[in-house]
Amino acid sequence: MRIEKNVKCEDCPLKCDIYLTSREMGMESMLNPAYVYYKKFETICRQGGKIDNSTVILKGNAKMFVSGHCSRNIILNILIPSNYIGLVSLYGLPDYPYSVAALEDCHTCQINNDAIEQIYQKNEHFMKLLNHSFGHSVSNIIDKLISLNQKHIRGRVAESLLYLSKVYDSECFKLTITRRELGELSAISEENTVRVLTDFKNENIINIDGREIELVDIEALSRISLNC
Amino acid sequence: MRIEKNVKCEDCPLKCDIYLTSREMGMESMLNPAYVYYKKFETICRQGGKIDNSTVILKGNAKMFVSGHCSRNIILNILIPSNYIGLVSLYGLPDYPYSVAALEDCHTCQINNDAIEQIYQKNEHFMKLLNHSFGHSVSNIIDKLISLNQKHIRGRVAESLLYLSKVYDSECFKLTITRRELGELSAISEENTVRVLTDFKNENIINIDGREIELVDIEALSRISLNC
DNA sequence: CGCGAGCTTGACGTTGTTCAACTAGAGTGG
DNA sequence: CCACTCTAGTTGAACAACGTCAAGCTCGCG
Repeated sequence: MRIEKNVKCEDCPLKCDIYLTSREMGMESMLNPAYVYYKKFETICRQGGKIDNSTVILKGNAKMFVSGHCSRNIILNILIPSNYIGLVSLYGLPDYPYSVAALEDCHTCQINNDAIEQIYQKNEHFMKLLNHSFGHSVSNIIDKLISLNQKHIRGRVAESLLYLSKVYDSECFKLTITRRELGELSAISEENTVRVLTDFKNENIINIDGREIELVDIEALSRISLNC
Repeated sequence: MRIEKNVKCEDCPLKCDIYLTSREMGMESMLNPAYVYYKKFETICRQGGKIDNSTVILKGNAKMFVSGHCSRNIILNILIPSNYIGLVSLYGLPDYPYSVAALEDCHTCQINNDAIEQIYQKNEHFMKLLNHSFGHSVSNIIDKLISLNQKHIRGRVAESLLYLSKVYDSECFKLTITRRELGELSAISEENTVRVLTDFKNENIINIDGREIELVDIEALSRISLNC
């Protein structure tokens, strides 16, 4: 981790909603942004830790996950540039309910939460923006709850692959996660993840070459994902 | 279901936060409340249905649940008087992400969502109240996600019993749900629910007499609930 | 060349679901 | 009042799904 203070948003390659909105309102000076660089595998925030600012991902992938008592993880989301971490504090959670770790070298920007809260309360549009993104993620977690309890491993892996193709925005992508982590995304064991992947390959539903994955038959994947 | 319009909040036995806040702001006239009575087993709202107002429970218990593709349900919460249904629309979800059904005869009040949204946007205190309650429920769902994936059935049933004793506000309570529903609360089968309950009884951790349950050894239950 | 991390495969055991049968109590109609 | 039925609860046995363990493989790197 490397911190760089005295950063100016004007120089930032990603114009995040927080900056754009605050500029519109003439409150840019309050943001007090810090540019923070994480190396691969580094922890960006830890479940249970105090939230004292919000983080925007500028470059690189990260995983958002929760860990139970047996130190087995469930990955909730893969975070990509422009995603936020730590906004839950606006919704009354003083501590992170999840952990985030860098899957690649990550460039992030940390913004003072007080400023965000002020903008949130004063700007109806911004408030709706954040509320909707929060509501959306709740709906995602509920979906995960259902599929975790009711789908078989084939369905769960199919779902994860479809999710990843959305995240990477292509049906042909290079995984930034290991097999174990793909398992954690589907909440199954690493071994079964591999087994299902090779089955899918043999059934000509996907193509795999190491970390390179191509979704050949998306129809079939959707069907398998829905078949509980 | 029986609807009664032209209801006055002053006559309502439960003074909900929505009424209290709107009165404070002189906006009571906007609420346009309707008193709705549901018989036991009736559906109060259906997963996927459009949200067009918010409902406050005045009297009676209800279950909030999600149903997967195989028509197997997971109960997220037991709702009691003063709990809200449908506030998620404030957070950008146009449709209910869950269903709610009456466990007993239920008295409810339905309030116009536009009014709530206006109060929400204009009243910082009210906004925080709702945000915190929403954030809290998210945190609950994440906990459920973890225990569903990582805990054994004994742990899950123990957790549900502890949860119920909080809901009913006593370690000795009469269930408003069936064994099957207790299973749905723990996301396990009815049969295994019964088996675990009788085990707990034989181990002198709880007492059961039909729907009457007494938590005898709460320490033990907590321990079992944490042992994954 | 050897080492280690990530990946793969097979064998086995455990957990929890499902099916089936049985019991008890409540409600119903002759 | 008694049979009948229906629902809720209970128990046992068989089965399927998944996790775990163990072993081997591959590839990149020192």
